[in-house]
Amino acid sequence: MSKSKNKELLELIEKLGFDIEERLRLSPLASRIYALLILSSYDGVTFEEVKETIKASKSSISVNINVLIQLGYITFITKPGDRKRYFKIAKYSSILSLEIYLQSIDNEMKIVNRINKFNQEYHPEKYINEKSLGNIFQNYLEQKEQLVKETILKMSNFRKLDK
Amino acid sequence: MSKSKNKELLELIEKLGFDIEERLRLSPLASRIYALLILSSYDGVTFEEVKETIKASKSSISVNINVLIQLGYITFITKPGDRKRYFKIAKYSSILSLEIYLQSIDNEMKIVNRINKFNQEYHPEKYINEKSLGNIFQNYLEQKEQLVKETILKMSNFRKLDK
DNA sequence: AGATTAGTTCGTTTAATTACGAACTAAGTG
DNA sequence: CACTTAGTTCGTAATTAAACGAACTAATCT
Repeated sequence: MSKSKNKELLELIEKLGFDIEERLRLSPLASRIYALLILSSYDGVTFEEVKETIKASKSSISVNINVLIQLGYITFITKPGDRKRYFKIAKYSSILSLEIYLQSIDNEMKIVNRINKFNQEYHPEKYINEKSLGNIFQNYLEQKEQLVKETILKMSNFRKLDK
Repeated sequence: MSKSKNKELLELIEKLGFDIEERLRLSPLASRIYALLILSSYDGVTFEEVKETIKASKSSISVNINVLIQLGYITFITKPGDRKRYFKIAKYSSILSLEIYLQSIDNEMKIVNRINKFNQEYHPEKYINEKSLGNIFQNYLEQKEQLVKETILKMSNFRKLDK
């Protein structure tokens, strides 16, 4: 691996890893591993290569790779006559992330509804004053939900073609 | 405060608090305080009331209220001849949250661009295969950015009228 | 001025995550 | 059948975040 590629790779793993940590609530190590696989080829990356690049202990790598597999973010392939596993991002990983996001939007919509009901009942003055603002926000959530649903659909359709 | 109101309030503080914790990355206590103020009247809530409702120590309440003030999520009013402060959500708190969210979308777009450049250069096969999927995602981010920007604008316009 | 109220500051404790290392298993190799 | 390879398991250590309590300040009240 060229020196400049490696430097760029490590820097991107930090940046992207942190982002994944925040967005998907994975441990720092799991996030870095996931980031590495996003930045790696289709051929997959071996356990040893992950360990070398991320510079963490065998046990931590093992645990975190298995978490990522369990959650469906990554998979691995094996090659005949080769005991190693070659890790790579799961085919549907981007759809998976969006589906999780969709759930969180639905959850937020439910909570916002309960807040509105509560304030309507117990703080009617506030509720009236905030009504328009609340409507704007509710509208925003609905449009966002719609956008995410459409994107999931588009991605699923694309995946079907790709075989 | 009626028994059923209080029960509902406490339950909503838990639910909403957890949501705020995740979305705004505030400490559990700060999130609960913020949740309480979202569910309280315009008149504001005293330090003591916060303490009673949230059931945490004076010092923790103090620290976390000040964090929320610093970040701009809450403010307080004072009443003549009354040393107490009455805490309430800041007028622009919902816009503020959206602005922070907008920044995180912009950040994600930058990272996605760098990932694409990296994979294009070092894993061309993967890049070509993922291109359409990448376009769908990039499109999604752009639309989401647009939606958030519009919502901020709508809210700001509404706020101007309200005086 | 002494006492009370409202809130702050700071050093410590608690609790939870995260990662580690050493010992282990299971499969393949010479 | 001993040996290496690939990865796992489990008890432990390190780090970090979060909350606490006691002592303090600054304003007001009597």
